[in-house]
Amino acid sequence: MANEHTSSPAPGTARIHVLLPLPLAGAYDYLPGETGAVPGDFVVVPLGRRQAVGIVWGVGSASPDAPVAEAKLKSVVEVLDAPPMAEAMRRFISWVAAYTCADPGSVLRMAMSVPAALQPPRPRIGYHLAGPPPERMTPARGRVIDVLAGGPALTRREISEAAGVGAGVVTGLAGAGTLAEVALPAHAPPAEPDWRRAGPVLTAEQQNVAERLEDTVRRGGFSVSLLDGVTGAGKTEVYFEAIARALAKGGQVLVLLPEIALTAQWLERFEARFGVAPRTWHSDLRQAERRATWRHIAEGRARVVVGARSALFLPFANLGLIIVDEEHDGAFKQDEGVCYHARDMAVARASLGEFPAVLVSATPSLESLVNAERGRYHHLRLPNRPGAAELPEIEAIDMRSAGLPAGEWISPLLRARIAETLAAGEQALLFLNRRGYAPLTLCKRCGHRLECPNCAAWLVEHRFQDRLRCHHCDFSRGLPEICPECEGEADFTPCGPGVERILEEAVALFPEARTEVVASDTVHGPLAAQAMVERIARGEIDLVIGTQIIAKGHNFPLLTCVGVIDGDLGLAGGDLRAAERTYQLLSQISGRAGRAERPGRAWLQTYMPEHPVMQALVSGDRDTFLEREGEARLAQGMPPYGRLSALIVSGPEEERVRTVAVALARAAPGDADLQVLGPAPAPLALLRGRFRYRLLLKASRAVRISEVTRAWVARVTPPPQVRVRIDIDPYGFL
DNA sequence: AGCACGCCGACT
DNA sequence: GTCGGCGTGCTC
Repeated sequence: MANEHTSSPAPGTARIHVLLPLPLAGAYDYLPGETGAVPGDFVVVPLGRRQAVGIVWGVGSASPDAPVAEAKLKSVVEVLDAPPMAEAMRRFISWVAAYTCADPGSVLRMAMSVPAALQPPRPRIGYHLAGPPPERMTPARGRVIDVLAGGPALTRREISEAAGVGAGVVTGLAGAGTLAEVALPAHAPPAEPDWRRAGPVLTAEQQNVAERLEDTVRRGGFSVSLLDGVTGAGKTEVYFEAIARALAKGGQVLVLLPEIALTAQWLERFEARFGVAPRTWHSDLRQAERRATWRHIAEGRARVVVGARSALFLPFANLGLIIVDEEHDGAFKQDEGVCYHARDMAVARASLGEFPAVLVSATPSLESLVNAERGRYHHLRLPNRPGAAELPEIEAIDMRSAGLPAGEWISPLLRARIAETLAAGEQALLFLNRRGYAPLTLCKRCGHRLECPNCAAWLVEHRFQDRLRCHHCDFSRGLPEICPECEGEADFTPCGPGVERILEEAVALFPEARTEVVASDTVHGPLAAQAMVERIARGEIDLVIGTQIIAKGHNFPLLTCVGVIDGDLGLAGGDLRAAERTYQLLSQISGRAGRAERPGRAWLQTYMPEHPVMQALVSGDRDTFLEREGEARLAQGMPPYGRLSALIVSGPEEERVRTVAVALARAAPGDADLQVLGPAPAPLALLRGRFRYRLLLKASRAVRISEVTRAWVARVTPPPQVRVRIDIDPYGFL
């Protein structure tokens, strides 16, 4: 082991500090030894009795005021053969850690999520035909031989996929001498998007906005633009011009999307514009792909990356532009582990890297609009759809007078509109943001509600799978034979609708229509999602019943009627952004209607048609609605005019958790411009077997909320098993 | 995150 | 008498 001599350092070598992807308070000091390691290098260092990979974070001690004793220092084992992490990226990681009150190592871990990418690449092994057919011939073996006949050598996976056989068949044929192994060349570097290709013809309005975006890229330096344009205004094509400009300058581009799963149409548009597909980054990537992409990004060879929020922590060598599409979307907020909002962190990343960021939405967040109003962001508007396409007309259906019997959810009015749509050979979409058959199942004898044993949540019946599932942990069970409460024989009744139940009702109403549910649990993976989107676009489905997964960025030319089953769903509960989010979601889902030449209509079933959200949707007067929403926030000192941080105290014993929460409340900072709310049981008072209490700190914008919150939490030492999590700028109520 | 150390229950 | 459960603490 290299350990022997590296742990006895040569005297006089200046120390460096290395950040490890571990939840430690800071970087550790090491001696560079003979390695010549410099800041940014990926290095292997001894740590206890093992070794770990980290990044040289700087020269000198990590804590110059109280440096760790010279005698404790160990030496760097080796510098890995990987591109060093760019300085802007290192500064970003430190900044995110400070802002989110997370350990820097935990943030670094997000940037080092692919350890295999730092190892030398494994040789790729291919197989080609090299001998006579095997003595024992089988149909599977025959298909493998057909696949390879006359073609180039392929990997085992490629062969097994193409031939529809298991990998073992390939190995077997190699053992029989029919196939032989050959070394394949390493993956070719990704093809470069061609920014010189002519873009689509833009309208004057689009052209004007595109030029302003291109200008910010051409000038360089930090700036934020808010691209605020109605659904179908061509925002994507416009920001593609900014991407082209950034590519021309030689930089890399990151496009963040809230859900990567259903973006096949986005990828097609990109390919149509730039000739090749961009690199994608999301949770469904295969290990080898993940590794290659990470490496190409670090080497600066992947020029455009489109990904979910985690892509923000990829180690770009030379990032020159970030686009955050659907910037208002709540999916950009991560509230587990390191809590961060990818949109806000993207702006910070652009600032540290001194390049432009572009935030894109048809329904921008109040945060971004206020920043635009204050002149911090360029506000670029696309208020019109080009050509003949009209924005859908939205009408409210007053459910108080719909007279629906219990157990039915589609009003006669909506039913008639769907019938007309289907009769005209067009498509309809019924939207309900609730998976499963029914959100609540109760015992008819005793009224007992079937609940998750680990969470304070009802079990949701999923009739397609014949199971009850918890939507907050991975618990699931079959329908019980006897009631767990009264022990009477099973007599359960579903309460309330989910998409599966709406499907049942729709099939009864429109038996001729081809009807399908599109939800995250009925569409498995990006490929299935793409196939589903294509089937809808081709008109192979007449009536789509979907959750919010269907709301994002798709163009369904035949879809002319959108029905919202329960427009009020998101408004329940005391969430700060309930109205804003409901507006955004319903506006987005309504925008699915009528994107081609056919005019679209959206129908909102609601029990409160007078609610400002419904009024705003029906009148199309977004600005007045947001103005009022802003006034209310201002009056309460809430974001974006004030600042929030949340503490979530959790542990397996409720009493201990409560005690810590109370202690935190007592230790709360007492400044005049701060206000502590709580503690109160969190909205999900029990999650995955842990009891949860919540405290909220409200402060004026001038307060350095991260520092104040960190100091506050440090005043209380929780007993074992109790954890205090900090969420700066909390969003939902988790 | 690992990987030790350490202090209490069921086995050879 | 030991093997092993995972609680607690440390890693430059």
